[in-house]
Amino acid sequence: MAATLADVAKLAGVDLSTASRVLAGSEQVRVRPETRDRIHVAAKDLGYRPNRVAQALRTSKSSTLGLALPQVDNPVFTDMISGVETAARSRGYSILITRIGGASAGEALLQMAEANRVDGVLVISFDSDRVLESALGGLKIPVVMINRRAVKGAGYVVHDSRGAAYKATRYLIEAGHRRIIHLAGRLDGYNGSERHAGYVAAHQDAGIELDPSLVLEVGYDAERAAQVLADYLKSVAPSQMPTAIFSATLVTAAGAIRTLHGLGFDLPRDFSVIGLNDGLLATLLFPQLTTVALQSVEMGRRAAEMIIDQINDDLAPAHVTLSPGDVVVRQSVAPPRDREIVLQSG
Amino acid sequence: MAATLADVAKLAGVDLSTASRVLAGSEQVRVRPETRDRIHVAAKDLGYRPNRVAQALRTSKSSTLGLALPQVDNPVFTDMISGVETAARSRGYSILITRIGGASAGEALLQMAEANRVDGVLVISFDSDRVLESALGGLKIPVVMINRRAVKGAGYVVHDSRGAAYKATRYLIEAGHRRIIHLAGRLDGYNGSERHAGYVAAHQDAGIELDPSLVLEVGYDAERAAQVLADYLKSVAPSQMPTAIFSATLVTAAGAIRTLHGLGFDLPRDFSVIGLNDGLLATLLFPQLTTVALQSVEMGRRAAEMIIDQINDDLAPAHVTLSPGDVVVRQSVAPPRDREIVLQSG
DNA sequence: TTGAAAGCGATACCAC
DNA sequence: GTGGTATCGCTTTCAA
Repeated sequence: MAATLADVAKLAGVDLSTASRVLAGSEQVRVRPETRDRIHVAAKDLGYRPNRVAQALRTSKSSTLGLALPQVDNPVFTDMISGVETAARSRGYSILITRIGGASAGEALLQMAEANRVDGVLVISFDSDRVLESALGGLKIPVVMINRRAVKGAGYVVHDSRGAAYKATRYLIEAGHRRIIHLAGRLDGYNGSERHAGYVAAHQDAGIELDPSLVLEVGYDAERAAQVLADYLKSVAPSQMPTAIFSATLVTAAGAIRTLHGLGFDLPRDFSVIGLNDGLLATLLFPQLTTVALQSVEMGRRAAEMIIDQINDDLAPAHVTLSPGDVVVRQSVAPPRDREIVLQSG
Repeated sequence: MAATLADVAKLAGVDLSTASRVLAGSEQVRVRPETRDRIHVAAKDLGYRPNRVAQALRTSKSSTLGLALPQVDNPVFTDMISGVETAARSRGYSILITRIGGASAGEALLQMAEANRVDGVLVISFDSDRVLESALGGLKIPVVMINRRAVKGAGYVVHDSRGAAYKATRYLIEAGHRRIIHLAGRLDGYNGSERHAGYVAAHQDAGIELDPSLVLEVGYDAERAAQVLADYLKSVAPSQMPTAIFSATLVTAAGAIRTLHGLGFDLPRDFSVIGLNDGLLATLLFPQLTTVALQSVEMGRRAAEMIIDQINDDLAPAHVTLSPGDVVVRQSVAPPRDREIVLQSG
């Protein structure tokens, strides 16, 4: 049905191989100008489009990137996906997407990677994941991790999570808060542990003693964060009641705000909340969320470019750390209500 | 590097064609059991995986679906994507994703479809889109539209938008509201016009006179909805102040709530809001949003299955309308504040 | 500067 | 039941 290279060659009165050179090759190939023209005209007339499948078979290059991620309904992930999509397309690559849920992660990856369908694999995930690690270890094509440190040899792009967390925490401290809950991700992963470290460092630099019981490991899920926070607040003694929350992610901050409303707190008068990562969601919360912006779209872009460089130019895998943006000031942070406590500690 | 069919055949001591039959074919192919075993063992030993690219070239079937959509950061779209992914995977299909932004929509689609890369194209979009229509018209592979009516001949899966809108509007009316704003999508598209029709029908059935100035066409974007609503509320005469909003989508409802907070309204006491489509976001808003649930994940599933049926079994394109779910009652709807008005009209 | 021909890795038709 | 072989559409080396 569709015109093939042979059709073009025939119409142009040249050999198939000549047509291939002209159409695929750069402007550099030495061909008589009139021949070149005839071929281009023929191609245009027939509406010729190279069969990418045949090209891929012949060259072992599919110009396709695999994108593996655990879920597509997290606003931070969608930012990264946008970045990947943009960069990939501008360099002529397509994206084959696959969800890597728990146990089936390995098989899904192998399906993509071992069957010559993709030239490289980008992996977005929260923190560590053993299943994934072993599956990735066996691949013979480039792998770049997005938002987490890499398994041996793979490239990665991460946020300066510690720096971002430091900024966020310090912002609360400067607003006068002294008892600050940290809704942490997974403390055994890169982001979770680094963000916790930033939270700790900000306290230390301010000379504030840390209360380990203020760190709640809630993962990366709004529901779970909401639940764990609710349990904590119901159990804490009134005299020990914190005045602020630093949430490691956007969705857990959203979950926290929901819980605070549910318990009758008036925000931000009774409780201040700051999150990490900016986005539309932050403006839809009430009060609108003050956050430290992170370069999530850029993260996707950089990862895609890195892997394409590895594929095409055989560059070594790189390790990029993106610096945090500024604090985006909205309405979720206010000075603590009880001024006396503030003055005592400060 | 990777084992090919030829390797397997050699190891098993059979011809390549025999190995192909056994490995690819069903259990039905007539082969001596011991031969079959030898081949399977050899394949396992070598870690053989069929080269999907070669298969695609030979059979003109890539077992890949194209998924084209305007944006990936809308929670409703991500639900649909999830459904598509699940159904596709369970039937052995992969997903090539591409963003169709405005003018480049056509070329992106052709890239995917005309180069034999995908066996069919699923298109998610809000409402009509001329660029898209013409591009789709020329494709020689099946097309299924998700969330909107189809161009000629293509299948589609849509919500019963009118029924859903009717439910939502009636819920507000039953709560006592008489002046209800409708934040509409695009009134020239399927969803926009049908939802508007449901809003109108609910009023008529309740014997309430319609005020056309209450219909605000805001599209599908939170920012725009927030802005248009703000402009409207600032301009409306106090005596004409509506008491409730029926928003055609989840994100525009979220934008509306933000605006209402910004103008100092106390929700839901001063203003009730109901949306269409349920999801995590609805629970993160304050007050938590009352909505009519729509089957968005199911929509993706059905569309994927439909197109796979078209591809494999040559079934005719179907047209599916998904019925709305129930009203998910949360906290964003209350009786109107001014009882006198209610009693006058009711 | 252009043509001929060998594959890439699989499928499927046709013999035996 | 099993083997031989043409073929999918393209790239690329080697000759001419």
